[in-house]
Amino acid sequence: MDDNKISLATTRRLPLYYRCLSELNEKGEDKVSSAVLERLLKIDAATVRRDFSYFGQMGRRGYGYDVKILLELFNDVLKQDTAANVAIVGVGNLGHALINFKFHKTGNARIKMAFDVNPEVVDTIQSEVPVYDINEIKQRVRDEKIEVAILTVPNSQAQRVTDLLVKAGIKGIMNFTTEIIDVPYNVTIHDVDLSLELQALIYSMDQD
Amino acid sequence: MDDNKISLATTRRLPLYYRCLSELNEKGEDKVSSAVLERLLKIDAATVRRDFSYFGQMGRRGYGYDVKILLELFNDVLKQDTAANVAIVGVGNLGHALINFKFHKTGNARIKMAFDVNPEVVDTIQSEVPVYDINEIKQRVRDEKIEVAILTVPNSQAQRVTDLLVKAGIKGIMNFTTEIIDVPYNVTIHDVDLSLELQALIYSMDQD
DNA sequence: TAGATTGTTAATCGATTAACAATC
DNA sequence: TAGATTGTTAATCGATTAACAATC
Repeated sequence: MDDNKISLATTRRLPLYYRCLSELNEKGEDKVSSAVLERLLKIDAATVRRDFSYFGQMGRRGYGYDVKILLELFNDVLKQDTAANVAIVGVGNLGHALINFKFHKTGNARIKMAFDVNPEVVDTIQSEVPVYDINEIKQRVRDEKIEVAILTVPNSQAQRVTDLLVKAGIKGIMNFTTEIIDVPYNVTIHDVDLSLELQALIYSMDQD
Repeated sequence: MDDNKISLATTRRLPLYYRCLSELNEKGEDKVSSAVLERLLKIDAATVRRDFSYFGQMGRRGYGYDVKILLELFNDVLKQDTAANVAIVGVGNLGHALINFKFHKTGNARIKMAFDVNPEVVDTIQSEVPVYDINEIKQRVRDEKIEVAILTVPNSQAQRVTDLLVKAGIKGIMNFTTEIIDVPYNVTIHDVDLSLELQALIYSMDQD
């Protein structure tokens, strides 16, 4: 039971729980019920209880859950390992915006550096993040133990740059291009296709 | 059968098919099989066939699908209505990046205007997109028939600005904040939580 | 004790995919 | 005709949720 695989859907909700519990804790709330979390997070109370129960019996019947205990749990689960080191590859509009994005606020990620080909940004520091020439990927990634890359290069460069990243030892790529990129089995790709998301929204609006 | 509701998962794949078929068409390909699409898009061939079959019998047994016919179909399905008019609300780093994002390239969306409170950007034009004061939302949204808003304001402003948008008659909101915002039943929310996506990637990397 | 809420089972829903008859 | 590939059924998988006994 303890070793039961936690479902993908559940793991995606963990940061939401963590965020919400942090806020409750700051407001001085000691306890919270699955019914309240349903209202706050728009996640069915049964789903909340089921999710929590993956980690053991975290609550008390007739009372609810202790905010601090849950917070500690999720803190452990989510930050288990030291924060992941992340590099942004491609400092265009989107890349630049993501450099400024406060990923560390919720997550266990830290933007350590960025790469680009444009001599105007190479060897500058953007919002405390150093920008290096893309030729230095291999060396820098190894030296600073970067594990994750955020790929915000033009589509046409996506696969080529990905190959460089893989060779440098990157283990996960958040792909903002719309290319479908190939990687070895031991590298994880997570596609974030903003056009697709907008399209999906518009489509579901028309659906009524 | 014709009126069979198309599943959410399928509708989210439609833009991917459309994109891929466009590329095949440009390369001069006349036909394509579900097996080839599986390879190109990493979507199971059976899923591809099932998806296409929602629109009738689009293929020819023993041959495959005619690229041009499919392209026409998806063009119709996806752009059925005239392109949706979109406003970006909050011209910070991310908002600015999204102004420059080529949403029209795949989709049927057009960024028509942006809103902000900062006097430094209000009444300027950013990459051909006019930026207005947030007080003008109601009037501008109505006059220009804006239906969709991309919300890139600070978290603390998310609900307040959403209320303004709803009052102005917006029907869909792509929410880049991490707030869980409330809207009436007839307004569609689509959350895009970049921290969450990165977190999910890191989590799934550790999973081996 | 009475009331409240968990933890968990079982039903249900939605999506994927294997398999294969139909047929170009 | 023989070979290829669709269209569709049925099996399977994964996730949600209703329901309720357990119990604080």
